[in-house]
Amino acid sequence: MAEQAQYEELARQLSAVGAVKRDMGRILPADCPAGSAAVLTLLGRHGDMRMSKLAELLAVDMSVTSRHVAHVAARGWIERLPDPADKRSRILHLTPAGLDRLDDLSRRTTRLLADRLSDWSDDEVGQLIRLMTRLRDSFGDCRSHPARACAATAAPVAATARAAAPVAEETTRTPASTRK
Amino acid sequence: MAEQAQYEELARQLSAVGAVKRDMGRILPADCPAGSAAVLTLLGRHGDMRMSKLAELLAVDMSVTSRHVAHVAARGWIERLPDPADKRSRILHLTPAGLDRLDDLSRRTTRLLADRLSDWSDDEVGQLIRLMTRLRDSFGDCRSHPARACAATAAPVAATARAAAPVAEETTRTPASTRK
DNA sequence: TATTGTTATACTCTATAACTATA
DNA sequence: TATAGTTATAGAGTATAACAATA
Repeated sequence: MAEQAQYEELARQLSAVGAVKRDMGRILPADCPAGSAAVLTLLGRHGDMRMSKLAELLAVDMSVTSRHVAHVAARGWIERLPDPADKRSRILHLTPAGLDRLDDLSRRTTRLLADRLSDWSDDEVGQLIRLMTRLRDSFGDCRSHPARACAATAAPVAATARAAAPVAEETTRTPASTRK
Repeated sequence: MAEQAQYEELARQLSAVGAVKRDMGRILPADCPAGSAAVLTLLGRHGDMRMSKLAELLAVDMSVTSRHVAHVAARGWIERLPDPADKRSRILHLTPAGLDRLDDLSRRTTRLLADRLSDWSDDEVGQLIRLMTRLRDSFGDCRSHPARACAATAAPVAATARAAAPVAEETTRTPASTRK
């Protein structure tokens, strides 16, 4: 149990962290705003999924998800395949072009963070990740522990590639095309 | 120096923390959106200041600050006094009504956080605050150390009232009503 | 009747640029 | 000429509600 002054300060920090997010947004390609980048990142990290699942991971309304998805699909970065099990549903799948885009995004953010956080220790970054993940959990955010696999410690996407390998609905999906 | 996987995970957490911010935004009064709340909070914490200073603390363009300020001024929560030293400038000052509003906001956020973070220790909250503050610092955010006084440990607004008392351009401020 | 997505509409936040009034 | 603020305009993100297709 923390005290009121701390809660107020935390609220302030949450409000102010927007500046950092905007700073990161500035390094994105013109045709790939933050919303699109988030879609690609999550698909790369968790593998194919339906709209509803993605909306859950993004933590936004499905109508919003639909827009972001339409944007990336229009650019050929993902495909919306029919779901054999439910004709109302669509399976989102990262295309090779999307994978390339994702690698590019990954390089950009890594470069920026490596620069800004050059004097942070590996442990400090890990701490921040852990606490932010917990914060989202505390806010009843089921998106922070997707397949209960990348809660913070598990390998997020490993490196600059193999993204596509799905955390899997626990199994499915052939990790065949492990690489691009 | 952290590794790439960590940077990618941090980027994801930053992107996802928006859900928490939106959750907090939902408890705000209809006529006091997040932008307005931030203006009141900063004025309460740092005392009277000019537009440019507030823009710096908010970490947004002055044009944006101008809009937020116009909104709160229109509701009588702050006054825009003339600056005797520079006729182009305006001194922003919290009114009694603004102070009331601020207290209300403070109670709302505290209540929400106390609920969501009920199982967090005082130390953990402090850690998160400290790391987020440092993160902003690392992003060349001069707003995280305003009067170099509330970097995280210093009392933010003390309690539910006396908000207006400026952190003082280094001294002022009567720690009289230290608690509520 | 309930659910999956999509689309229309509206609101907040932000940035850029042009403009006014001082310095 | 430079600076403090304001306003107009545009773009991104999000939510609610209405609607279509399918369960």
